[in-house]
Amino acid sequence: MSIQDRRERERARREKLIITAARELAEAEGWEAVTTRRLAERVEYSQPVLYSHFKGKDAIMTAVALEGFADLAAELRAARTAAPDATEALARISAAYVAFAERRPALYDAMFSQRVDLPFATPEAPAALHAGFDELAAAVGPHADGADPDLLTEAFWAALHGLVTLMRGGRLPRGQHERRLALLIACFTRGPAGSGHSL
Amino acid sequence: MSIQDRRERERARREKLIITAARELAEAEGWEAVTTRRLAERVEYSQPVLYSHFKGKDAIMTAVALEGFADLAAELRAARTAAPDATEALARISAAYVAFAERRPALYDAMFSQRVDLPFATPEAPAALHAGFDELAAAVGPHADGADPDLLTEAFWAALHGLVTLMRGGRLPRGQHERRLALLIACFTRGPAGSGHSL
DNA sequence: TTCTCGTTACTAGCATTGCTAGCGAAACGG
DNA sequence: CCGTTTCGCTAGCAATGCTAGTAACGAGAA
Repeated sequence: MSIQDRRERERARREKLIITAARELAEAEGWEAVTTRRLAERVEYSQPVLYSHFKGKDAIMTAVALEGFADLAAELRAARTAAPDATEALARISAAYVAFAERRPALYDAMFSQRVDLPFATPEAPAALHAGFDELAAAVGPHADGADPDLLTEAFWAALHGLVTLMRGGRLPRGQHERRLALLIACFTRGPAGSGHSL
Repeated sequence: MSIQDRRERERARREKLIITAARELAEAEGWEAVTTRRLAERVEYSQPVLYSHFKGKDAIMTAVALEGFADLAAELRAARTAAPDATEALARISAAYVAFAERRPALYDAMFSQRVDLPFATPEAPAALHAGFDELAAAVGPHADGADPDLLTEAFWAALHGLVTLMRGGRLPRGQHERRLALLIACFTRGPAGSGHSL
């Protein structure tokens, strides 16, 4: 069985190579530059090899997105756990989220702006997805103040996502970003139901 | 000059026809089904005619998006002006925004999820864009409570946008949408700086 | 009326895309 | 050492956005 094992190992290695190459190419020149031919050339295999690993180009992007969710979760965790208190935690995790999206726009696109068939809001969702959500939830939860923490996390996540995508598309002026983000956080840090904390 | 006039009129009419056909085709089958060939067939002209009106496919999508912004502004206005008070106005305009995006996903994509070269956050932005923003601002402003109203409007718009796009992409469970939206509004209706209104 | 000329829309084609069929070689099992 | 099976490649398909070159139409002059 050792031969089969080696083959599977090599195969897995090659699959990883494809995913990495796709991500790097996308981050360097955008997804529209990621064609199956260029990708194949980059991994030094022929085009059809890609299709023995992935069903199609979309599947490759999905795989890249999955890696991205893991990265994002890790960065969010680092930002959150480095904060001294709950208020600072929300501020830092928000900044980390925005920074991730700004620093790796192509990756963020694969994760969020792509019609990708991953189970998201279900228990079957990949672990990296849950990890990312849990990080946000851990930062948002302390400010829930009676409201449903998960629901509030979803709303906050959506707000961050909207901020990032609109800014990236030029729909929001970049200059005011810091103030806008602070304002958004201020809206959430007092909880949705009245007895507010102070700023 | 009347002949030239007629020609220009016919030309404008045809341009409108192209835009409408593109929108309808996109709304019926999605943008990936909108190819220049199918579009040309639909307007009963040959392919190159499209390029005598628009620089390329992207320009056609931009034109569709512009129409969309006008539509959205109108619907937002209707929702806002029908509300009895400021709190209700924000609730209704939010619902209208979400409803628009849900009812016309392809149009919404052209407006927001496309790399389109329109000036957005500048005075040169098309009137329809300003109109839409102004509607939101008129609904959000009364709840600013000391904060910069434009900035708060931008943040709220971003939140709505994030909610809509994440839900559409399956990233947020659809079942909780109403509660999530209400929660988001609750976060904004007390203004970002303390002396909160009641729910 | 007839000729000329500019406009206009079409036919045909290019390069590139994602994807697949079919072959040839290499490697494994006996 | 041979038969079989796996595997990756060459070549090609249909469809894409876009463009070059051409034929036809209509307006104005002779």
